[in-house]
Amino acid sequence: MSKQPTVSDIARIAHVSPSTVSRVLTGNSRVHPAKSAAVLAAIEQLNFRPNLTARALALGKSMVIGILTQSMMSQFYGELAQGIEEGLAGSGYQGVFASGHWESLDEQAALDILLARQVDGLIVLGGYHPDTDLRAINKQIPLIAVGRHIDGLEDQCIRVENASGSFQAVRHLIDLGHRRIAHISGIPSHLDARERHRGYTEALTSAGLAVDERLIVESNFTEQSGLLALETLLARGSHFTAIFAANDQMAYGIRLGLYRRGLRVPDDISLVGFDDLLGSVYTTPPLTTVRQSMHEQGRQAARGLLRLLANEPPALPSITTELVIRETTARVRG
Amino acid sequence: MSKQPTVSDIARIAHVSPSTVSRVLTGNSRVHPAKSAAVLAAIEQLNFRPNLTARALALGKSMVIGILTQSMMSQFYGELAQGIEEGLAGSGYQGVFASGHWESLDEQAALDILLARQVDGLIVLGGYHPDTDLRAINKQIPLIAVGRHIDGLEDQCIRVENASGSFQAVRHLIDLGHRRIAHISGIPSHLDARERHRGYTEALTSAGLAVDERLIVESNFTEQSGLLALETLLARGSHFTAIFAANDQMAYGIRLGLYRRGLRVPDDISLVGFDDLLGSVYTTPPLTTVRQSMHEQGRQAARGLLRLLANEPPALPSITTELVIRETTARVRG
DNA sequence: CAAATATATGAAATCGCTTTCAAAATTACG
DNA sequence: CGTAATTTTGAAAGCGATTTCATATATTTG
Repeated sequence: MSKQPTVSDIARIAHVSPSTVSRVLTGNSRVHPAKSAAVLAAIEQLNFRPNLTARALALGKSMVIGILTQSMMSQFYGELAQGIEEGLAGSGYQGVFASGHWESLDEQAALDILLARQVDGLIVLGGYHPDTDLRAINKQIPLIAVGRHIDGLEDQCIRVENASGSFQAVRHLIDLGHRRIAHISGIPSHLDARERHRGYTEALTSAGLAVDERLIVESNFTEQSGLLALETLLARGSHFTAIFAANDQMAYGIRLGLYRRGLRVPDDISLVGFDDLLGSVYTTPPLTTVRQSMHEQGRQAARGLLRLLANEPPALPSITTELVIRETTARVRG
Repeated sequence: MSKQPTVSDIARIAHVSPSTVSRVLTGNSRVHPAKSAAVLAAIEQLNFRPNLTARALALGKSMVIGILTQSMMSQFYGELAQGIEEGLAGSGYQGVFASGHWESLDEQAALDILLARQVDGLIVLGGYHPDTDLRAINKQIPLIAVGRHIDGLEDQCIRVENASGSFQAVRHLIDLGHRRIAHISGIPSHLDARERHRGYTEALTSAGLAVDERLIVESNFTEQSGLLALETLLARGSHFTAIFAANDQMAYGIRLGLYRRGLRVPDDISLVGFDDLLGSVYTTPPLTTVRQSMHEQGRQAARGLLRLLANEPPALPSITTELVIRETTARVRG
């Protein structure tokens, strides 16, 4: 349990001043090669590692960027996190996660901790935190939002082409001859959910099909809720041959519900999801879905934040969506 | 972009010294109610948040515990992370993740960053980092390992009853009349993989069944590898009626492979996994598997570390495993 | 009510690193 | 070879908290 060596320790060993040690550490200033070598040797010898906490205090920059997430558990956030990490790699910035668990209080607490730790930037993943607060925070430190919209900061929010994605998905079903297409939608307070819903109705109407409210069930993005929504749908007794779910997780739940009822996919019912989570390749059968790369969103969010930190415009690209046709959709039975 | 207020600022406003402000902040010392109130008012007024970086430096404690993980992406690590977070909740400690991506270099870099940030404790999730290093680190800061073994620090490693879990799984298959049971094993350098393999052979031999090496395929814990392993197995041409996979992810891959071949689960082939990931409830059909709660492991790791930090023995419980019978296993066809 | 004990407060040092500022050593140049 | 222009270096002052130590009140007590 011997104390960690400090700059002074290595300064003493290398017969230089702490200032010089710091100079070789940061490389901000020229220092005589001989002394530099001595310092490096001492660092090696004592296995010295500069205390980043102290450096952060001195510099007024922590070199950490805070990531306010809701859950570490879902695949969805996992892919996002991975993307952020990748986007940050090599920048010298480190990401620190704090979760809000979809609870206002926890979210506030998580945000407080992040701010108290003097993060240099913030990435907000979804959540309910009020726009006003986020705008205020943005005055202090740069901020990027993923999976949510913030009034007045639209160019700092990653935009996903949700509507066009679901339009394509539904269009695909229509092309396969489906006419009675159900939609299990997401939480309506969620912008993504509303946009996907819009894409669904637009695809129908543009094909001259009526939108039947009895084929639409509002749900909450979880597998469990997808299964429940299917039950609701079936209980209504309206006929349908395909289901478009607002995300993959709900599609998984729906898939299970159909299996339970003995309804075959895609023979009896076609199913389309949204997100293209990693697991969707391995469902039985593999899920047709709309890809919106979470990984890419994370990466772009990180890059955008890095630009903001360098006083450049965030220049966030719009995330495109793409229909990935796998095996849960088929031509409607004659 | 106005500067953040500091203790001095609120000291000035409250007409007290910085020392007093600090005292009300930490609550370590009595301070006159009136002044305390004034300080609190000033804090409120300026929306002051103490700088945790500065506090960490002064105290020599960062109140953060580092988590060295391999990937943020897989369900497996997600559940673990969630458990750790839960175990840490309310302790005042915050978890910071750094990923090694299953690459020695990255892992070393991640560890360096964590240590440089002066983490007060460390949780190591799997990985390849040499035991010697970890033992050295343990001299400086307390450490707990999950999903790996460290020679000489066995009571700081979470133990899972792998062998007994796979024994139960295979026993279950035997009870259903299966005699030709294949095993897709994990990376043999992985202790868990070896133990699960052992449980498999023990179950067979204890039932008087021979272990046929041609029914065993070594794989690497990913979905992809599971699918490949199944191909290998089928190519060998040995007959089998059930498969025991060393983890759920491989079971997913195997499930897909069977689907592709037109082999029905569980009618033609029974399938058992290991882990009981969240998603295993929603596979088609729901997967019979051995539960080893990752969430619980994370929680216990965090708790153990907290005890270590309080100079108590870690007292890590052994994680029990439990067979969860769902719908991928059935009596062998007569 | 004076003396003694307890309580509340501020000044100053400290944590480990960076950086400004000015002095010292080196190099350039007429 | 002397002086000016450069490059290196160290001393010292922060960064924003906490804490020790000593002083200034407040409370007891005989």
